[in-house]
Amino acid sequence: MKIATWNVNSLNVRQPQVLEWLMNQQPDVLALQELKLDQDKFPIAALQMMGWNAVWSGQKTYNGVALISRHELHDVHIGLPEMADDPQRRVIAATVNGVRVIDVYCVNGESLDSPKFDYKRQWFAALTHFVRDELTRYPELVLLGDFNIAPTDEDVYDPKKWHEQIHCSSEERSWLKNLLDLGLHDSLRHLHPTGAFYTWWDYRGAMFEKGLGLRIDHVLVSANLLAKLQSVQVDTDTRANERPSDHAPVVAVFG
Amino acid sequence: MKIATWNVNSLNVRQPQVLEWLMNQQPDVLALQELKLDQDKFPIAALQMMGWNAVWSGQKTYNGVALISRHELHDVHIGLPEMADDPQRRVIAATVNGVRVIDVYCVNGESLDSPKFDYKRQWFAALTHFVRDELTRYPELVLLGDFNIAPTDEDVYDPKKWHEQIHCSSEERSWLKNLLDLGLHDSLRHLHPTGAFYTWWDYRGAMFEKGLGLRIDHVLVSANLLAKLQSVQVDTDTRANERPSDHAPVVAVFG
DNA sequence: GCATTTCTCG
DNA sequence: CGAGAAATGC
Repeated sequence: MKIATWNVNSLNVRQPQVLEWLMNQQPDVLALQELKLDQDKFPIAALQMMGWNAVWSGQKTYNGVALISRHELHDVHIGLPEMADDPQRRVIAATVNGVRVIDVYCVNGESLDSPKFDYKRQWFAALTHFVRDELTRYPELVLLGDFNIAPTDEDVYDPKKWHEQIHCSSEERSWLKNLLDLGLHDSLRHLHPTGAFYTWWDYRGAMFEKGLGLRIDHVLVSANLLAKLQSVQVDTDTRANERPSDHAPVVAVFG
Repeated sequence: MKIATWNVNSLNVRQPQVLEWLMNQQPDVLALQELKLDQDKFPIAALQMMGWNAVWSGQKTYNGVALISRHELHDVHIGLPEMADDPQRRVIAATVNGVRVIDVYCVNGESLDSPKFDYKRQWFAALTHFVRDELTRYPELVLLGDFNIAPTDEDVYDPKKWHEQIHCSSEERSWLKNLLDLGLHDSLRHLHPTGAFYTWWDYRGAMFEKGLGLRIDHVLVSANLLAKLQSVQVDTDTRANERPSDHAPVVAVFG
């Protein structure tokens, strides 16, 4: 089973790249973030024509998440129960081949002193409670997406510059640890305990060309699935596309 | 001698089309309007690389005019003497092979009751005085560009709809007549006394596809040049380009 | 830097 | 409708 996550930063712009990527990669599940399109603008026809199923939660301009699969998507759940009246579309979950897949576009937070950081704090608490609940029902579970948190300084191109900055603060890292403490594992670090595996590079300043990024997109898996984990890769090839997303896909394969 | 005028509605966007058009048409002079780029943003390097000379008066966002030629451009004059402190770049004149070429992007005016219509009135008076003065020195003179005036109802796709509207009012037509009364002649009507020869079609409502336009771009010539006039054409082929200007070039050939 | 919206202009 | 500016978000 191949499961991938990709923050596409506008599915309108990246649609051809996503279709081509699906053709080439043939994942069992692709989780997308930052669709930036309204619910009724999702290109479901083009996907179905190519034999893909999809569920999505769209929003105009901002956010938006989707799960795309060759298989059936069961028990679809949208949003966080504790943030029922939050208009931001950041969470979609579904069961594929018995595996619970939770796709998240976590709050960015802007900076530690921003009101958006408080929202990020609340949002991660609500996510943790939701995932804890899901784990009681689904032993095989994947929580994946854009977390907007770099777990350790090894996931940051310049840890001094980013010290206690957004994405890298100890408080944010504690939120990520809370998720792992539910019984989840960072699949990439399980197979690659050291080394740089960035998934995001700022468009500004040709950061990708310079190899300067952050690892903020993750595939977290329950112990049950960890046992079957075969490989995890960051597909930096997508950055060679003409109008690339600022994020690269992370692809995990399970036996 | 082949002399043409083309309102390009952003030279940034239309630059490749203009270069291709120059290659194919090989005019002696091409007069451009609505460059919509700042003085230091004019693509002089690309033009020189292809063997063209140019003089221009650029302005950010609005207006902007240029003269492009294979030949030398002498005695360049920018602006209207009576509107010396007008920041709008609408007039550039130069002498090519002994012919005085005055390129104008005349004021639109918006509507008869707009303050911009008063500006149009003043501006045409200042233009008339300038051209009168130029004619005293240059017997062979071409005044060409986007006049934003349709000379007669035959130059309008729906004269009833446009009756006494902007571009078509009797007052504006009197301003155009004032210019002709200086000793200029409407080259297109000289060779084609009747018939529709539109040069502009509103982007809105697929007006070009419906054949509904106005003739507001003109090539006016002194008697001396009229004697040598061989042909005048509107090059509607440019409208088949991918991102066309809303104006088509008008091309006049002199023997 | 890239994507998006809203605004102004023609 | 198509162009540019300015503002916002990441």
